[in-house]
Amino acid sequence: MERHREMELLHSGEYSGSDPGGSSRRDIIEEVDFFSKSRLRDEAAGLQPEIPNSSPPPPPPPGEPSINTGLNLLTMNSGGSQQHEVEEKMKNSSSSSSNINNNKLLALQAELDRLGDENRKLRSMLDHLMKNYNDLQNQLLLAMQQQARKAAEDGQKENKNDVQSPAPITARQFMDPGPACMQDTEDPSKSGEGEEEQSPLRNHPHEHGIVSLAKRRLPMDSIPSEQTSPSWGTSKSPKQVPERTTDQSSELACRKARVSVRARSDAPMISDGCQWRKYGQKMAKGNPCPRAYYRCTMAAGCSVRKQVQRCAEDKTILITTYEGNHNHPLPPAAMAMANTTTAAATMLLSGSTSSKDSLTNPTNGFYQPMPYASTMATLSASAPFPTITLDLTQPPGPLQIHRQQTPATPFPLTLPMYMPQKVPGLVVPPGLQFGQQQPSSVMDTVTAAIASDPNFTSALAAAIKSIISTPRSPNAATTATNGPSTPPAAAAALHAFPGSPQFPQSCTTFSTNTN
DNA sequence: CGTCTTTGACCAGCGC
DNA sequence: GCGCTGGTCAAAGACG
Repeated sequence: MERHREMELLHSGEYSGSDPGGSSRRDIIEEVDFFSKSRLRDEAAGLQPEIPNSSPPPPPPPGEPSINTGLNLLTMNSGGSQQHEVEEKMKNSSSSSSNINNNKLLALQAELDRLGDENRKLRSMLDHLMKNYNDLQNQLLLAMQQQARKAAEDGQKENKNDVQSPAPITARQFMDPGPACMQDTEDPSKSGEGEEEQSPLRNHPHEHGIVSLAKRRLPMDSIPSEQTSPSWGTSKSPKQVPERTTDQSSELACRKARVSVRARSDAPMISDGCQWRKYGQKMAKGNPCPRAYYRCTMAAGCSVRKQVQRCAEDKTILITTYEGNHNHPLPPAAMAMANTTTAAATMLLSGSTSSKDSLTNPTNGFYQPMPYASTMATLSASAPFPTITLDLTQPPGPLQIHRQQTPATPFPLTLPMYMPQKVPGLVVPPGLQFGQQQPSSVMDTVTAAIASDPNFTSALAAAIKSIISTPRSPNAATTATNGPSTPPAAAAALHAFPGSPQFPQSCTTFSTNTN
């Protein structure tokens, strides 16, 4: 597909090349308004070299870009003291300068004031949007809880045997990720097939593989997408189980998140430890290689499906896209890939809700905490199909966050990463270079890869800023989300960073937690 | 004979 | 409204 072609172009250009997508990293930073003050300060320092460097943050060395990609820079912008400091600096310097320089400084100061006011307005607007979003989310949550409680009471009256009434499960969709959603997803089929009533999953939620995280986006976008999304299982499901209502919507939400894994392999598909049955093959537009559709057959009614397609530009790259949730325990071989996709999906989606504790809170009965989740996920959490791409085709290096323009996946997130060789069930291409460390799991690998990368925070900040600052750009990736979906996306992106634009706090928290 | 794959048809969403 | 595209179904064939 075209997205894959773009991805390939991005990868081939090593992201810092001359291609429009690759060169956007620094440009994005420069065009963001939040940094304008520091830039102006640096410019002022350049005009007035006699100004003593008395400010706590040292200026960049000559020749260095004036952009501080470190996250401390953003913190400086969050307060008004810096502006005052700069103004005083300018005033002091202006007294000892010529009139020409004085005029320049005055102009700069005026511009600085204007930008400061603009930033304050934008910040207040963002805060307002965040507040509204939180309120709406809370209201929806409350409504769903009430509805679930009511339905649970009705269900107990009507059917006492049905201990797992769908109502509380539906409520749980909004409360915590993973098991509840998986149970929801399979409930319709269970009711239809009359089996797995005593599924061990309910007792062993940690054994789930690819977990449902998209449901956390349900309050935001599930309702409209329920009619518009061409997602798997939408068109045919009503025929199979016509009585699907809330469960169906939850399944849609669960399936929204897609985790794409790029790996070099000559095999028809990578061995991820699960059993798959091919149920279709199509020729996708823009790719001479057919796209194969697989369904998990390890358990009846398992909703996990995957698409396997070779990259159009590099036939050695196999692109496997996972979607859905396993409703059965996974073998260790499958757990490796499942954990990887889980981590990726968590990063992708967890930030779309304010209750990031639900991810890391052990009381939710879910998998291990993911400290980085709430900072990474929102980057690509955008309707209709948030997609995160785990790139296993590149050796470990500076972590890059790619935004590509594609209608299907407005904000795909590409994380070049490396896999430990001892990951069971994963076909490791011979040429793939691994890092020196050998974490105990793929999950740890992902975490370590992100945490150990010094450029991650800057890349993260750049990506967030690009998301925030480019909704009006016709060429931006947000083009696909123009309209109703853009505000939630922006809100989701900001939501992971309370008190935005104070991004560095969250990012710093991320870095420390993952170490 | 059962299971799996193949492949054409069907359906829904979306853009023009 | 129509055509394109993605996703799925199901009959037919292949295979062990």
